[in-house]
Amino acid sequence: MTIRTVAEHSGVSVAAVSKVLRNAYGVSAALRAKVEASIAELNYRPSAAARGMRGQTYTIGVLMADIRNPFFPQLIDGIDDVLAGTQYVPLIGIGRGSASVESTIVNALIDRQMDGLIMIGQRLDAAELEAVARATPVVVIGHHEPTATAYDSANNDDRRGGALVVEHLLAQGYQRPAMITLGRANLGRVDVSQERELGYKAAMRAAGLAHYSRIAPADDGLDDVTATVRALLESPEPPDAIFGWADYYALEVLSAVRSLGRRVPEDVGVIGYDNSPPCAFTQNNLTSIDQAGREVAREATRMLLSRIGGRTTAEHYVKLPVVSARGSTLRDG
Amino acid sequence: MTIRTVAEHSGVSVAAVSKVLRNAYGVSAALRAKVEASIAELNYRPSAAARGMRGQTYTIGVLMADIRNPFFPQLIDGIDDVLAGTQYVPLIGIGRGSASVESTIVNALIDRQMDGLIMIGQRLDAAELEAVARATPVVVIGHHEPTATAYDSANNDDRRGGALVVEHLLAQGYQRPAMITLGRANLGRVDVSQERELGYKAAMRAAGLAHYSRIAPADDGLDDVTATVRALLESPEPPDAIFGWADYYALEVLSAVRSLGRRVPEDVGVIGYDNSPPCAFTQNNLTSIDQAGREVAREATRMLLSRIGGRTTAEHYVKLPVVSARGSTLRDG
DNA sequence: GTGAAAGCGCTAACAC
DNA sequence: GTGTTAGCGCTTTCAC
Repeated sequence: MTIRTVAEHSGVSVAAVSKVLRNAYGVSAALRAKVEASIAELNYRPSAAARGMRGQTYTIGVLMADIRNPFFPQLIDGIDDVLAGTQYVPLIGIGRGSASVESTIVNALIDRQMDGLIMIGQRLDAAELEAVARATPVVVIGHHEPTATAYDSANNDDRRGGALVVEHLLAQGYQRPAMITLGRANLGRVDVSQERELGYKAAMRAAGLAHYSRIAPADDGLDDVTATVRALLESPEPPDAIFGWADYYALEVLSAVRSLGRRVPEDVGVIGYDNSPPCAFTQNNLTSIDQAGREVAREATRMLLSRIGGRTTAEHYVKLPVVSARGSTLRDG
Repeated sequence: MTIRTVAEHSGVSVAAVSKVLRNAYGVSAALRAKVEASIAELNYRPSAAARGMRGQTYTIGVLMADIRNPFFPQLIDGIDDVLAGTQYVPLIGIGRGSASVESTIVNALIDRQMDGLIMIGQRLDAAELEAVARATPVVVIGHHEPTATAYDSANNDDRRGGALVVEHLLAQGYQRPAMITLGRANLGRVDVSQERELGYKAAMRAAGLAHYSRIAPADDGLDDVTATVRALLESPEPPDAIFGWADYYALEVLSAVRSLGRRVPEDVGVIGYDNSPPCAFTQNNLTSIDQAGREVAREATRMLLSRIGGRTTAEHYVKLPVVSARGSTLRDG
């Protein structure tokens, strides 16, 4: 069944059917009604492959850097919120912690004629990102480049969030907060973690604790995080609180701290970032920074649609994060 | 840049280039080398949209019923393991706990000319699944229909796994194990949870505990699981162990049990299913059933490729699950 | 407002 | 072994 079937069934031309499909101008209400009736009766669905050769595929490509990060599902929800009312369908490609895999996936999305790309936590180098964005509409989530003109971005203020962490910990009476951050040896620029580090450092300085600033990188994975936590806790002047740069790190920090026999929050406070669902479990009860991911992703998706619609000036949306305090940092609670 | 550009650049016909692209028969080594050199030099990539109109798109559609289930990422890893060595790219669509959303997504994948579909935890009704499978190669993961001929399946033996849970709990001295299962009021058939229920019931019967069998449905979400756990624990003859039908439920059960002031494993044992990464955290230390998801998914992907390659007889792969024991069910450890 | 027809970039049948 | 060419199902001019 093709567009021709529909045209014959409703007694109009192929061009007329195409216009109806695309909500294009220049069709009378009567013709539109006839065509729509035929489409419904025949249960016709246009071939996205064929559409892609001339026009749009009505497909949004989503590059998700990591499928295990428990924060990302709410971003997908936000994308769905906006796309549900449209003809667009989001299709997700998974990058496995490597810029080269991400590059392959982005190319695959472009080859498949995606109408636009949403990149979540991408790690492409700046030049490649620019090149991709010149070829197709792009909005990034989790990448700070406020002067970029080729693409849009939607983020929370990660630098402010990093500072919030320190301010919260100090207010709770902790005096030596350390940070465990993403080991980036084999990655490109990952500026979300870097921004949080800058916020941490700035707040430590502002509090007169610059001399104590400790930022320890750990690779993703329980073993490496545990080793890093152990090294911190067994060092001279050990930290009394640990900030995991993202929740999925902080959950591993929790595990490591407890496996070393320390109590949370009495001996060591633990705080994450993203306020993802596992934070709320009794066994985690993890304080975190809430960045309203669903809303950020909605905004990103709206921006992408408006770019697909023709906008060419860049927009950069930034959401202010807030602390979501729980037991892991509340010693007197 | 099109296939024609490459043909001119290397001084051969477009048909020859096409054959090289598809690794088809009937090209000399010399011609192949020339063409490949041009492709590399020009950095040419064929348009998947155009390919899809006549032949394959080299794209595998993956329907993932739920993006929050922590077991699914290892399935994606298994798919990647097998596809990494091929031209195929997996693209994921997310079904949000509803058969109608899944139906929309499956249609979207078909419209985009995917060469084959992998469905993870799908909830389509049997007739629709059959119809889809007749239209395109399909393999399901997490759906038991061993007599299906239109599609393949790869699973673990969920019924055996449900029995393993009971056997393990009884061996640890628990005497009244209850099960919390997926609330299916608004879903279609979800036979993974049903199979586990059947295994639970059979093992309870075999142990002479048929009279105690308790299977309580709860909707996905901390509030409903907590309410269900509370109802169980406050009932006459409360259970001394709770089996969450999948890890993401069992983690909520852990949270609920502890929020009600009960100790794990002393007062209440807790066990999950899937042996996903969060089980290993110190704060969860959750016993679970390991179903070797990555291997199951690899097998599923191999089956899909062989179906795309022309196989028409159905294959149904079943993996035997094993217990992965941890602190949440070990009272004397 | 409507329709005829060219053509998007490939694949595959067929001719050489 | 290699090349020519018809079309896949749409979108988009451009006549009418």
